Amino acid sequence: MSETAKKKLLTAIDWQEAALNVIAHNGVAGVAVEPLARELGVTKGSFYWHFSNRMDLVKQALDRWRSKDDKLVKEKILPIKNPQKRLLAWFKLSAEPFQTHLIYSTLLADRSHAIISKILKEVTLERLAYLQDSYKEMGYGNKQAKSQSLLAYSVYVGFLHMSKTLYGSLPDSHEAEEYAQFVAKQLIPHS
Amino acid sequence: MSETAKKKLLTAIDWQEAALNVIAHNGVAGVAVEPLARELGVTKGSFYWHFSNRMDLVKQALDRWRSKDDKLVKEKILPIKNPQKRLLAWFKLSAEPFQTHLIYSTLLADRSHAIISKILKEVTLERLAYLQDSYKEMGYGNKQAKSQSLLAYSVYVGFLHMSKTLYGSLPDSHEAEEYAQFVAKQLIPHS
DNA sequence: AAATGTCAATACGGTAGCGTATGGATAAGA
DNA sequence: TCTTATCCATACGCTACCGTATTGACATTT
Repeated sequence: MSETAKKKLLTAIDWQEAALNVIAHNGVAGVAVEPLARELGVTKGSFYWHFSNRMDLVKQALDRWRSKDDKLVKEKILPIKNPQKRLLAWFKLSAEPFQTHLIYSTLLADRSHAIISKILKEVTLERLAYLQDSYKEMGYGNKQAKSQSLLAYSVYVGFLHMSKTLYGSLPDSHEAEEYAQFVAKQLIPHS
Repeated sequence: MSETAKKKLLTAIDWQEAALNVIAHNGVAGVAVEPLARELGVTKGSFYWHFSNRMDLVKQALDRWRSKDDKLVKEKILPIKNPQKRLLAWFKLSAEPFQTHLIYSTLLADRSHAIISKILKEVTLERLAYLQDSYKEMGYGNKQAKSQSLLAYSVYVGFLHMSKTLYGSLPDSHEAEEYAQFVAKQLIPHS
């Protein structure tokens, strides 16, 4: 039980990461400063040194989530030249049990604050944009690519919720792979 | 501002309906007895006469939601003999701006209580079942029909969240109709 | 060594909501 | 008319959390 002498001081990032974990599993409403402080082994005194108030932390945490998510896509998806392969890679990544997906699916129904809605909408539009680009590279017209990417993205969102609803958690990598293949067959025209 | 002499006493159903409205727009966490009482023009005294506690109301409200939803499907969808037409009707109904959809999509991310998860899972499995039946009637094998219905249902769930995220509300009937047609073209093989 | 800056503990006041206890009002039975 | 059942108001104690104010411990700088 002993904490083996954690002398280390906390940074804003430590708080943000802790908040993201709570958001992923309990939603934004679950982010409460006193419980969070307890969890981190400090008191509110620390919190209000790093942040001006609760919503300030939430905002910073979501900004952090967003940039980490952007980075993931930028490294794993966008470099793929072939649009079919790129979309397939995206579907596979979408089905992986990553924290970022948990957070996203939580935010989707937690529209309690304008800041949350704003970030959520922006992230969603960004994602739709690069999906649409892939479809356009495959020869789709503008409008068609838009509808198609919206459909693909809806499948992603639906998948997130369905797995949590039916199994209580995101499926493991193997199932994810299989499902991605199945979905891809329907939503990616094979050149 | 006067309430024009509302002598009418409240029933449990009045509370349940009020709770469902809150759930649809603010989630289960938004169901608070004192604010709800204020809204209904009474005090907590009334509430604790009708219900034993807050979760009791939530449970009863969700039971009510479920049976109303069942009734809707039983009347509007299941009587349709042709499986293709039945699926199309389901997609159209799914895109209509009904309260039941709002509630469902809210519940999907509000898994704070075991009771909620349980109801949600049961409703989801029921819905998947009659989708699967339709696909089977169209000649799909068991496993194929299962995957296909899961995909269709994911699109439904994704659609709910996307419309709230991008437009802030569910689209109107006309847009719904168009979207249903588009989706159906991809997800219902035309005999 | 003294001063300053950094991070956290403590103590406080305030709000919102839950649940209980008890009494009041009204209408229906006996 | 007297009683009882139904439905609601009022008042209370309790908990969880927010945010502020103040002080303290420690490290770094001067």
